[in-house]
Amino acid sequence: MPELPEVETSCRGIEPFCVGAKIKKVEVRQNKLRWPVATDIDQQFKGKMIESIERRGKYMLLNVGAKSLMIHLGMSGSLRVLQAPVKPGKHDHIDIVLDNGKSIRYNDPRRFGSFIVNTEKLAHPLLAKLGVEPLTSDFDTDYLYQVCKKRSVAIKSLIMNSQIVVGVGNIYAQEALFLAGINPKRAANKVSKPRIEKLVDAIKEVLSKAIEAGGSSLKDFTAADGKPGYFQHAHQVYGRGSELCVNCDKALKQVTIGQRTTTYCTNCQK
DNA sequence: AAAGACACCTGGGAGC
DNA sequence: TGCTCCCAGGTGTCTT
Repeated sequence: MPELPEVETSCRGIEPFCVGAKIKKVEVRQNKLRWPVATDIDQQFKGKMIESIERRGKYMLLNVGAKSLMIHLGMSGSLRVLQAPVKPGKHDHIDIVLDNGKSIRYNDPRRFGSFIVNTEKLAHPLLAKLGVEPLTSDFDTDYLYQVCKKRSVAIKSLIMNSQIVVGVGNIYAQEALFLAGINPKRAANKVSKPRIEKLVDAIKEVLSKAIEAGGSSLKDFTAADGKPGYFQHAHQVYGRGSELCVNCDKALKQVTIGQRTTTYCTNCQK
């Protein structure tokens, strides 16, 4: 499940192979993604050089002149680098064929991802409303505390709100709250400033550690078989609903917050 | 304005 | 074995 670390890892994984290369064609086998892929996407990008790759939230931007190819991996999407043509498998929906003989292949079983022709770069409507990047200095205690003061939603929902801070999905939200010792159901405006500081630190720590670990799997982007080996995090709470807390040995509790399964420790998280 | 519900889609596991 | 049911996940959009 791609969250910010996986998207960042994907950017770094494909970058050495495609920046500076020209796009020979964009081959679309399945255009029904989150939004239909533009029918003229090939014409729009054919013959253009990929100048750079950047990430904004969980969106990847392959910059090509005045526009960019904006990719979102949704919940099940992945990119890999093909060193030479390989017969597409079941959910290999799109290939970006490059003039250096390599291809970037997009696979997405659940088709919640997107391939969008973006002519506005960072001003694109899907990007314009996004909140701060969690790994920059813009995301600090004062920023988050000011936002939380005005909100009564569960703190977990708040940190997963991409209009406030991008890139924190269901997995890392749970891990960060566990690390910070905060009950995910607690109203945002009932979390003290010192504890917000802990949470900011925890989010940065959880995300950067995952990116660091993801770096070690970059070689997988060109593995002959399979997809990028996304960081298999040793999760402390996520997906451990029926297990015991790694800190205190008490049973973890599983609840639903904002229609998302959430696991936490009632003893360690207040 | 904020919060909550819902939609999109498929594979995998549970239960019958 | 094979069917049905339910769930996971991100996020834009609609409803309250």
